[in-house]
Amino acid sequence: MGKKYKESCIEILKEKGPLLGSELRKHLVERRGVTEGNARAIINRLKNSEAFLSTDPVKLKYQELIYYLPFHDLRAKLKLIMPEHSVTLNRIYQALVEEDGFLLWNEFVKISAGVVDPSQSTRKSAINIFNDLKSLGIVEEIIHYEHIPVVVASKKWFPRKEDLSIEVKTRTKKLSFNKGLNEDLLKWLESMNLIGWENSYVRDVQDFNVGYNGFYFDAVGYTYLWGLYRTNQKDELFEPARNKAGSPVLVESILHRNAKRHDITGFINRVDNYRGPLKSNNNLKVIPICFVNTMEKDAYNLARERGILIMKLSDVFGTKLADSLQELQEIDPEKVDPQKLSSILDNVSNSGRDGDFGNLKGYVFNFLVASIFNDAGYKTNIGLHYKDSEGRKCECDIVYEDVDEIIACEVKGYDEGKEVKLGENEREPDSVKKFFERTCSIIQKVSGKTVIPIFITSGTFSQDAINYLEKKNNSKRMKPLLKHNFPSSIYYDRKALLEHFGNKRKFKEHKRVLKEYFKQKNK
DNA sequence: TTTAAGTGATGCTCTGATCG
DNA sequence: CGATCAGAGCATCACTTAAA
Repeated sequence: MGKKYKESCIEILKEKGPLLGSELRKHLVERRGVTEGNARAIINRLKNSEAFLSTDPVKLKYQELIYYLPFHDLRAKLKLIMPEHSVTLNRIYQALVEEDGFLLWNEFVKISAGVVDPSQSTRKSAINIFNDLKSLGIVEEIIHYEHIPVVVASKKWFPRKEDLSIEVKTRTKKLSFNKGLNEDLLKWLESMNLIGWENSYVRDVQDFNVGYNGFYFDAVGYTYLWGLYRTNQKDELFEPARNKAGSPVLVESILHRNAKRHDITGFINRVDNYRGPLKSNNNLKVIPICFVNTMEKDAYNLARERGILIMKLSDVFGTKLADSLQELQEIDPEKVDPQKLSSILDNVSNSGRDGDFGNLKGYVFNFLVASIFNDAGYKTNIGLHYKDSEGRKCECDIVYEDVDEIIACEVKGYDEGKEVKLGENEREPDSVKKFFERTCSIIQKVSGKTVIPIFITSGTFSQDAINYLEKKNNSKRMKPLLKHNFPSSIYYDRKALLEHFGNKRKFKEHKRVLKEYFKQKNK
């Protein structure tokens, strides 16, 4: 009779619970004396005729499916086989549990080690890994918070808190802060000649789908250390600057929290996968570097064992400064304490490394300006990302949002005397035009609210920029939007800031910071 | 880096049951 | 009796992992 194998299989599943393909096959061979190959075909056909359920298209290790009956609960089985049968799934599950049940998309692609740019690699993509997790009921549909995709564990696997938006916001904020730190760390590597000059870059929280050879890395650079580059010129005449191909330096950065084992294994996997498609190695060697603040013992041992260069923030910048950086991350932009800011800057300058911290100073200045807004009664956000319907993206330093209006503030923490340029067009970076014509139009489009643009610098504006700003400031459209106290103008330079501070006691620290840490460079 | 082995999918032939 | 069809058995494919 044709149905005999079907009955046997269902019987086996009833007795043993959900089984992997190999397990079910083994039982069927034992029970019915069929050959292994035949048993495979039998199971496959029964699966297609829907005699029982399977996890298809989700395959676990060895490309195996799990077969089960409608009344079975897959969770126990998945948990049981995870450690040995699906390292990727297991790693992500671990990460989800340890990171409060959610992962930002760029965290997800890091830990899953999935391909973010499928045109560059044929390995399994992050989207596919996500879809597998979804089919297994481990995660839910992707949720977007301020245009950043977030992977959320399903309630069955991880009982979730009511509102994630606040937690997502803090994590996003920390990660964009880290971007600045990463840039400083890369500069430090450059200063030691470990990586090449001007061809390294750091990824933004928004660039979650931009890969290096298809894979996401927090930062990428090239090293031109002797022995780690390839050149076509065999004789001694080659020019050092040209005709050299450097070895890639791939950077993993976990500064916003304790670095854990799944971070390291994810990184190892990405480095492995990246090397996989390289058919000819051309003498290039990958240099894996991991920036951490603190690290679990377990993760540390693994990284050491594998041979990953570990750079602790405190090793590079000293304990005192590393602690200050930690504090800076924890600052609530709605309640900024200027006292704390100046103490952080004190630590920076006492570390003897204040020259290395272009970004850090700028970041502190952002907070300082935020505290001026706080003082005027505004609860602000720092470093918000926007993306309009046309796909244009931008970041805004300080944002206050009301029911019908938004104050968008661009901040440049320049030293005294350094000029903010007007810029030829909206594409010119760090220019007045870019902010007023590009950033503000994106924010207006996204929010649909009236945008009040403010530009603040601790330096000065160039003359043509002042002309441009003055014209805007006096326009009929802008006049009624400005406030009596602050902001009463759409632009503040160093002088205007000091005027605003006046002799008020509450601005004592502000004045000190401005005078001490944003003074003219004596060259 | 290469090789071997394991997985599900697919396509082919053979067998036996059923139907007009 | 022949036609038809589902199931069984086998070989092979593409893909991946683990071992050599």
